[in-house]
Amino acid sequence: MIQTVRGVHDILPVETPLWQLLEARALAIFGQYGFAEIRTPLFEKTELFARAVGAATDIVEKEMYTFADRGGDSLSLRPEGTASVVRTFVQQSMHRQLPWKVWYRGPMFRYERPQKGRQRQFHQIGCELFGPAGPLADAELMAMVMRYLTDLGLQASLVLEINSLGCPDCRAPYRDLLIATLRTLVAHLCEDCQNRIERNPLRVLDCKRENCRATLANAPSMLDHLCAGCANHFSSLKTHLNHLGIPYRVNPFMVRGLDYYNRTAFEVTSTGLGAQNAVAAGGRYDGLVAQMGGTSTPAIGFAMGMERLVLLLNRETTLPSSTDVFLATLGERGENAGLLLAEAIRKEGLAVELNLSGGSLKSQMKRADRSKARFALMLGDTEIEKNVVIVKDMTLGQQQEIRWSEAPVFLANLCRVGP
RNA sequence: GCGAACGUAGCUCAGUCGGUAGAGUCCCGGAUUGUGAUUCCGGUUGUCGCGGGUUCGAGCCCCGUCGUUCGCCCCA
Repeated sequence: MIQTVRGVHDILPVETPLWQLLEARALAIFGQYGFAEIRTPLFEKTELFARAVGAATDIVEKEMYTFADRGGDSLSLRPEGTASVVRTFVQQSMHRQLPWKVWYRGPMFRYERPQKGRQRQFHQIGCELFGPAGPLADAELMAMVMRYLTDLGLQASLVLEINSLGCPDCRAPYRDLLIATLRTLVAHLCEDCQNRIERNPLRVLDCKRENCRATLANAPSMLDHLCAGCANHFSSLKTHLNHLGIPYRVNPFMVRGLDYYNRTAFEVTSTGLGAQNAVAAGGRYDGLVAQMGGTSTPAIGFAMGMERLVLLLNRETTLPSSTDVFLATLGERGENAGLLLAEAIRKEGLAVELNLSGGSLKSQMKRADRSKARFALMLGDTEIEKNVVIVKDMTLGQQQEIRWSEAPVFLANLCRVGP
């Protein structure tokens, strides 16, 4: 038996309605904020991700699906969505039509060890906003994320965390200060953190080990070393969030893994997802467009993990039946008439499941029951002689004969009124 | 890349001290005519993940391998 490859899963028909719901809500809500959908290729030149995401990141160093095509170019399946959108922005000279607001959905690929909420092919919904440099954009974007998640009924288990990563001007001196501090504490840090001190000192702040956290309790915070511009930006953002009534928590230890972020970083986490607890994450990347060869344009964006949303939603969400009417037939005449009657009812907008597999009336009624249809129709020789069909209300258990010609409208009216 | 647990029917799982594999569920059929869910009766279902080893004999013990899950790392 050939199976799916490790970390890659089918999304089966019982799950797809939930996925469709997530995407439909994104379309509706992001649309309210002026975002339009963009669809970029699933693979790009490897160099794009190396430059945009950062050549020294784990994603680029060891997690990309990279291959040479027949012409010899090095290509990679996209590990995240922002790089491609920025490429499009530069390629299409979108800096002439600011602001540019887009959202995307689709599969991403990373070669990681699978665990709960983490697959090798996973799906993200993300938004990118190009142009505005001020904290107003940051606040509106977060309002949009929270509106989306609240609309799905998830707000109870979620926390919005924000931080400022500073800008190149203030981050470099802070980084030096942090390294100096860490060197004095090196004996109290775990092995991983000791290695991080020179490579990625900010990451040390994000260590989850108790010992490291305690050791770092008094380490210098980026927030205390922001330049005036960054400090104002961050404090305005908090003011906006307060005005909006959006609860948040400042987390000075939150660090972004991707190189391109500056200033605002944010994350929405959930209890109830185990170790992979980030549901949405994003931040500002004012320097990336210029770095990728475009006209310098500030930007901010975020991405959400759909598998993780599905995990959270699955617990409480129950989906309505997709079938209004099940049509049971007996005999060849019944089948032939049923084929036509089903079409006539569908023309009234109802979902009809026509029995296609024969069987006794009893077994067909079982199928009707399983389909969760509100009405079961029965059509055999007796009914055909009289030009009627039996309509049975499956919840009440009552049935009546209805003329063929009147059945579609009759059923449509009942279903429109609701159960 | 590292660590741990687990792989038995479509699904959820039991299987004692090593002695030829079980339950529930699902599915199918029946309980007098052409009527679903409850009830009752009957029925099907397995390379015990795979490959080796130990043994008279392995679902059970040992080694390897693949897969899943959880954690580390990292991230959505």
